[in-house]
Amino acid sequence: MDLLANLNEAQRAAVSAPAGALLVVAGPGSGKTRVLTHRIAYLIREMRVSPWHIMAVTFTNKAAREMEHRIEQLLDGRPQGLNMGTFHAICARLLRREVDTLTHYQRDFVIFDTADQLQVIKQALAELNLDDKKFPPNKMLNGISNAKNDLITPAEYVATNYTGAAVQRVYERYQMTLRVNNAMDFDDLMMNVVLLFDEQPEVMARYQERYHHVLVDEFQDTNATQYRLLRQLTGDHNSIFAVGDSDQSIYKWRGADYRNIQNFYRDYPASRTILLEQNYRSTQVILDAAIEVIRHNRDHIPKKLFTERPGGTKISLREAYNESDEAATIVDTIESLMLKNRNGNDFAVMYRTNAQSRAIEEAFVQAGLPYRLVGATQFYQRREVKDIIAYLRLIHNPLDAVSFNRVLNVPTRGIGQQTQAQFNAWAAAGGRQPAEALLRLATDPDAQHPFTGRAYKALYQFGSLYAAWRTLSERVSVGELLDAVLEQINYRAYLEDGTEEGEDRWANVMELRGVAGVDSQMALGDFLQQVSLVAETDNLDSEAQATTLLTLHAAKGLEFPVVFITGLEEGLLPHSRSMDDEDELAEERRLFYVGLTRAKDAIYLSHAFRRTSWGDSSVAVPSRFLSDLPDALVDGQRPGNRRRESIDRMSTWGDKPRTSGGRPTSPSTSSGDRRPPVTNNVWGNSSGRPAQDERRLPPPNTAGDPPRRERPVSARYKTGQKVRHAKFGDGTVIETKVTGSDEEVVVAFPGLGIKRLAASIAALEIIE
DNA sequence: TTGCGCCATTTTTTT
DNA sequence: AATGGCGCAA
Repeated sequence: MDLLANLNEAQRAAVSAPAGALLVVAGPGSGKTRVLTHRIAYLIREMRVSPWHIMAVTFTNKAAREMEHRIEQLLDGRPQGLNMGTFHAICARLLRREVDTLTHYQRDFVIFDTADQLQVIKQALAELNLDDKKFPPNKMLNGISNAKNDLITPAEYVATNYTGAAVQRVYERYQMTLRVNNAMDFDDLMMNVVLLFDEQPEVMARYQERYHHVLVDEFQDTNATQYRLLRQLTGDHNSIFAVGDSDQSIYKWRGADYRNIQNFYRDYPASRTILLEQNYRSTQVILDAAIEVIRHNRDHIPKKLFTERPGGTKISLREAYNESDEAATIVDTIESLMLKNRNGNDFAVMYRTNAQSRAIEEAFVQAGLPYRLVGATQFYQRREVKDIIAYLRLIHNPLDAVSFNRVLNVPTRGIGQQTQAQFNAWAAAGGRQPAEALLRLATDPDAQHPFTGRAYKALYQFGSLYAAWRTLSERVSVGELLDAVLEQINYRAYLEDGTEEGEDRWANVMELRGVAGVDSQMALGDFLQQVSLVAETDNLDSEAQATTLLTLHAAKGLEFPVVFITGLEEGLLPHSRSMDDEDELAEERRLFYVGLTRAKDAIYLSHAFRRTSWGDSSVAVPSRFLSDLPDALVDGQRPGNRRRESIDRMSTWGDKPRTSGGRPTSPSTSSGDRRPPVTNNVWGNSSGRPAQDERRLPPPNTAGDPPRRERPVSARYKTGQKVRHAKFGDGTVIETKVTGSDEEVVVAFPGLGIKRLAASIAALEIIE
C-alpha cells in the first residue's frame, strides 16, 4: 500500500518530510489523524526507523488506541516498541521504570486524583492553621496545579498576593505529603520527569538516544511543563513533528499555552511549517459560519480553509421556552431526521457544562431514544468505585494515607472519628504511615499502643485483613484480589440498602470488577495506573445506534454528521466565569468554533428563553456569539435587539443578587470593565443588521413546529398581573404553573430580579 | 459511634 | 439538585 496515495499535496509533504522539526498547522477536519498515522507508518516503512525510536503523544488514550489500530492496518502488523499515549500515560510509565533513580519516590507509587488532592490540601490547611473558608481548597489546588503546569516548584513559588502567600505555604506542605504518601498527582507525572531529566542528565540522555522521532498531537494544548519535556527529549536531534491549531486551543484553564507554537518557532529555528487547509468534513455553509465566528477573536490569524462540499443546509437556530423545551425540540428533530435515513449515532448533542445534560437526558428517556453520555459523574469518581480502588491502592502502596483514611471505616466497623484521629497520631508519633502502623499493630504482639477494648478489636481485625490482602496480592490476579476484599468487608451488603440506588452502586462495583478482567494477569500497579488515567472520551465506543451527549470540551477531535449545540446564552456560552476577561472570552469563542467544526452536514443551535440553574429559573439572554453568524447562513429565529436589552436589564445571570443602591446592576449600563452584549463594534455587528423581530418559519428539516410542551394553565394568578409580596414588594407575574396541589408563580420584582414563589407560602396579594 | 436531618454551598471545562 | 458539613439524638 502506498502511504502517500490518497493524500493531498500538503498532507503528502508532511508525511514524507525529512527528519527535523516540523509544525503542521491543521485546520479542523483537515485529516490530521491521517497525517499522523501515515507519518508514523512512513517513518517505519520508508525511512527505516525502528518503532522503538518513535514516541507519539496523543490527547486521549482513545486517540492513541485508534491511531495504533490505523497504523496496524497501514503496516499489516503491530509495530513493536512504538511508544504511544497521552503525556500522562507515557510519563507514568517512564517514572515507573525509572523509579529507582527518583529521589523522593519508591516502587509502587500511586496517582492521586482530584478528590485525593483535595483531601491532602484540607489536611495541609489544617496543619498550617489556615481557614478553609478563607482559602478554599479548590482555589489552593488551582494555584498549585497552575504552578506545576508552569514548572514552578514550591521553593521557586513567588507569591504576588495574599492568596498566593497561602498557596505557597500549602503547596510546600502538599508536596511533602504527597511524597510521604508515595503518591503523585496528575501534574507531577510530567513535572517529575522534567525534574528527573534536569537532575540526572545521564538518564535524560538515555531517552534522547532512544526517541529519535517525537510526534505530538493537539500541540496547541500543551502546557509549559509538557513543552519543556518535549524540548528535553528532542535535545540533540531536534526531530519533532507537532500538529496543532491555535484556533482549537480550549484548555488554557488547565495550563495549556498556545504560545508554545511561537516558542516552537523560536526554539527550532530550522523548523518548517506546513498548513493543512483543506477541510474534508464539513459543508461550505458550516465552514463559512465557523470561520466567521473565529474571525471575531482579536488575535486570530486567518487561515484559508476550504472545502469541496459546496452549499449545504443552513444552520438552524431556534429559541426554546426553557431547557426541557429545548431538549424536547432536539429529540423531535432527531426523530424526524431518523425517518429520513439518519441513524441515532449520526447525532451529537453538545453543551457547555455537564449540568446541562440532565434535561437532555430526560427528554431522551421520555422519547425512548438511546443515548450515550460522555463524562458527567465519571465512573471512577463514584463513591463506591473510589472506595474499592482505595482498598486496592492501599494494598499496593501502604504509604498511602489518603486511601487509608478513606477506607478505615468504610463499611463502618466501629472506628469513629475519635479513634481514627488517635490512630493517625499514634502512627505519626512512631514515624510511620498509618497503614504501616496498622500492620505492626496486627502482626507484632510486642507493639506498644494506646488502644484498648472496642477500638483495639476493630483495628486489630482490620489490620489482620489488611495483612492477609497484602500477602494475597502477591500471588493472585487483580480480579481475585478484588473478590476477596469485597467478600471480606461485606461490601455488597453495605451497599444494598434496599433502594434502587444501592443496586446501582453494587452494579458499578461489578463493572469495576469487569475492568479487572477474569483471567487478566495485569499487575496491580498497572491496573491502578490504567484506572487513574482514563479520560472522558476513552470509553466512547461507537457501538449501538445511540446519540452522543457530551460537553464541547469532550467533543474535540470528534466528528458527527449532525451536531446540536445547546444553551447559546450569555453566562453559559460564553460562561459567566469567562465573561470579564478578554482572553477567556476568546477561549469561549474557540470552544464554540470547535463545536461548529465537529459537524459534517448540519448544525442546530438553540438557546432557551428561561433556564433553571441550581434551583432557580431565570430569563436568559441569547449568546453574543450568535451575532457572529452571518444572516445568510442561518435559518430560524434571530433574537431581536429590543427585547434582548430589556431582558438583559432584568436578568439575574452572573453577578451577585441585586441589592439596592450602589453601582448600576445592569450589565449594559455598568461601565468600563464589562462589554455590553451585542451592541459592540468588536464582538457584534448588530448595528449593521436590521432590527429583526421577524419570526421565520421553522427550518425545513425539523418537520414542522413541534407542539410546545405543557403550557402552564393559570389557576389563581395570571401573567401580567401586579401582585404584592410581604418582603419583595410589588411585582409583575410573568409565569404561573400548577404543581400538584400548589401553584408556582414567577414574579418579576423591579430592582430585585425574578423570583419563583409557591403561592401557598408566599401569600401574594393581587393589586390589579 | 452511628445515623439522621438540616443547612449552606455549589459548577465551567479534565488528565 | 446534589453533595458535604454539622449538630443532635439514640
